[in-house]
Amino acid sequence: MRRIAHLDMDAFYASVELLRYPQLKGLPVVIGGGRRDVDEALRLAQGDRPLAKISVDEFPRLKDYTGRGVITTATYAARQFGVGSALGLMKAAKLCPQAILLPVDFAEYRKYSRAFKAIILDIAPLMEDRGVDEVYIDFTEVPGGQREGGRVLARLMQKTIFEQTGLTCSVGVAPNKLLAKMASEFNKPNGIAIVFEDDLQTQIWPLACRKINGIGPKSDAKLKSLGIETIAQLASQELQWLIDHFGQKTGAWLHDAAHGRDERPIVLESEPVSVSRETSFERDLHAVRDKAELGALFTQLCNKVADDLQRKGYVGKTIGIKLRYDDFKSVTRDQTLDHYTADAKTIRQIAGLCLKRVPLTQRLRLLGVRVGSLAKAGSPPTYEKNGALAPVPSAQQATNLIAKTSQLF
DNA sequence: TCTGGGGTCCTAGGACCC
DNA sequence: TCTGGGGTCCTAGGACCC
Repeated sequence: MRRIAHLDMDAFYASVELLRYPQLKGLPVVIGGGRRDVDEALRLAQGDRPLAKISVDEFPRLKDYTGRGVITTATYAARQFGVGSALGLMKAAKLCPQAILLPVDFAEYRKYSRAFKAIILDIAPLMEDRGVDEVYIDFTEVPGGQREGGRVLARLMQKTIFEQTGLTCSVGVAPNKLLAKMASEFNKPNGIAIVFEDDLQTQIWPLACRKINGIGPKSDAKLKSLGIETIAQLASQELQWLIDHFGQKTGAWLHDAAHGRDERPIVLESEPVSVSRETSFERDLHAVRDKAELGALFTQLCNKVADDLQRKGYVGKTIGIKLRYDDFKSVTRDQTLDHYTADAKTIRQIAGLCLKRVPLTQRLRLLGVRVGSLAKAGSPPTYEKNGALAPVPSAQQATNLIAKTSQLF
């Protein structure tokens, strides 16, 4: 019997921060995105003391900051006040002004991410990475993976992860990814939920459609407008009716999902499709009045993307930009080259051309640069029908190759 | 005082080729 | 000369997820 687990770390970033600052345990803490001022305030508060010596009163508080930013994660104590992921910091400050505000530290979270995944791989080899704090695991063939529907193995993973990292997680085990993902939410935090095919009507159907991974705010609103709130109501609709309202593909998927059907395999490895960098400005910028500032930021973004590509060993040939106006409307432009690149200057030049194709009278709040259509750097050069050499492995290798080819003539 | 940053996948129209 | 269908690539936008 196929048994798939979904394992989800509990309040991951916040929990990692609590390991560093145990004095904050039980207090409302929020982690806010990319704010230098918060970073700086915390560094000042710390000085050279051991982290555990900082008194609770010295930490930055939500109420002391104004400006942009959203909450990335909040501790369970903070969630009691109604603050959580994606909420604007200013709105959160109204709900819970005394909450402690910490800056995000991705490097630290990645360390713990690698650690818990290594522990899982040690126990079960078939794992799909779904980001820093989530994985799917195939229990089917793992020794003991079928015992109590997967509960025994899930408990072993929870226990080992907690012993070795101090972090808790929640696990759902079910016949497929769709149901496992829903199940992992049933007993959060530090919970386990086991779902069998026969539990569909009792455990899944009463849930709101929004609980299905893949039904977001838009689809949910559309379903509601059609009078469908629960998964049971969704399941009672005819396939053809769903196709008529949502299209062939989505309609069929909704029908399957409502009946708990999902054949997607566990994906062990995948190649990246694109690499991008973007930034929201501290204040809205104007293309003409703030030209110098904008230009410098633009170049920085291109440099970062080029650096990311080179570090990860990829080249790409579709270069694009994204910008967001002060009214939050976004536009994108991109251009595909006849060769692959990871060169900052090339990216900057093409991205610059993209920028010229977009209206720039309105103020901007965000600028981004993206490189897509990726290939592994150094993969064997292949000739495409237009005769261009692609992928070009690297600037240096390309130069060598051209030199070698010219000698032939 | 609204709304981060990094991704994936899908759709849809047009160009172009066979 | 007209009709046409399929396939792929490019581009823009949007939904969704972590």
